[in-house]
Amino acid sequence: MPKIVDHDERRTEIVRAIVKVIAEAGVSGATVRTISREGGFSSGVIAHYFSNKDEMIRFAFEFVADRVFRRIDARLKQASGPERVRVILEEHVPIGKHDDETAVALAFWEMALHDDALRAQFRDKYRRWREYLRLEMRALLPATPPDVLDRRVDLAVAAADGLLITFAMEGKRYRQVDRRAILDELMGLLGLSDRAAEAA
Amino acid sequence: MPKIVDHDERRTEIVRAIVKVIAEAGVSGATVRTISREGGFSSGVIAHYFSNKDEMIRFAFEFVADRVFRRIDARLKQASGPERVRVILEEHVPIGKHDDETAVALAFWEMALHDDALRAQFRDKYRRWREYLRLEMRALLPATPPDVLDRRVDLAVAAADGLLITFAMEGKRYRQVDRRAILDELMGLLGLSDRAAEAA
DNA sequence: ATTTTTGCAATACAGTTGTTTGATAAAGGC
DNA sequence: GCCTTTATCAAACAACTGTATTGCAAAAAT
Repeated sequence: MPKIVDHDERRTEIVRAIVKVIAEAGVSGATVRTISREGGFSSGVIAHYFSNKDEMIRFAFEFVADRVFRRIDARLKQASGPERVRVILEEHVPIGKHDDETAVALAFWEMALHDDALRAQFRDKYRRWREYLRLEMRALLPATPPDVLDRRVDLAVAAADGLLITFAMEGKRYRQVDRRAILDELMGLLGLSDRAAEAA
Repeated sequence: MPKIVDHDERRTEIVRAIVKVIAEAGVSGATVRTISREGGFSSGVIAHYFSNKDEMIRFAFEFVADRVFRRIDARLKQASGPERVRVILEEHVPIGKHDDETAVALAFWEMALHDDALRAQFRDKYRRWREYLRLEMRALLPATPPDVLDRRVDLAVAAADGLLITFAMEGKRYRQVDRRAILDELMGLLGLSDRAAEAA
């Protein structure tokens, strides 16, 4: 398919291969060759659409992170009350769907810790995530002091990240119902359960 | 220093170099050469004390994880009440000390997700961690049903792991007092603060 | 004092890495 | 229909990887 090729489309196609490889073999197994083999194209294609591997990795992380927000935005349109917080958390923590993204998240964290550009990406995404959560939690907890609310937002984010790790490592031990129960417990402790919201 | 050499001692010396390199350059920057240069010895030493790099990495993770428990055990000897839970959480989350271990934790998670032996290590350590927490939390929350307590233990572990990530990525934004305040809030929500314990 | 043993350095080795280059072919524009 | 553009492949490149090998010197053992 030479000439007319949608570059963005092709890039996301490559990203799909990257995600799959990282999910299966980790970041150390994600080489130019394994990725291109997974995608069914030669290694030259990657060189054609990305200036180098770092840019490719950055694009992949950006894409996956944005995809999470796109899912959240879509589901938020028809959600209300505490359910809105649950949507924000559920789309980050793997409960049934998008398991392959957890491997990407772990790789993202490890690499971002040692790469300024990736860390900037991390901060951008997490700032947005916190804004989502603070907005919804403020609506459910109108009487909570701002600083306390901020800490609870931080804890919600931390708990979600931590549960992602737990479920990734001990997937067999935590079935879907268990995962939801833990998320329920979290929301209850944060004062975001239906009953808690009514009481407040 | 040929002949009489304490092998365990020498191995931990190598581990120190590994931790330093991982903390500074990440797992991708931790090669046999960078590690041996950091440690001030030749690459032959590594081959002499470990059968291969995988075993070396495994030993390093094991060592660091055990070091955390050793710190916890030491501090638990002179701690009582909710403070005991705080000790268990504080020695995992970086608050001032042992910052270099956070990079090791992130590397551990990413690698363990794709390596059976490392994942077994992870499960061992986390099982022990959960036992510590469950014991202390049971004492503070005697009336809590077992399944609820289990979920709260899971959430405590998850929150600690997540906060580790938060503080690693946004170290500048979270000062020591902020980190302690968030940990306080967590313990409060879990019903483990001094007041909550008295009320229960 | 001589002989082992062993900790360590240095180097060699084969395989893999990200990247570059040259060739090929397909689809525009004119 | 010709010419330019470009998407793709295949191969080659130098650099780096983990590991194996060789040599040597220092300390026990006898």
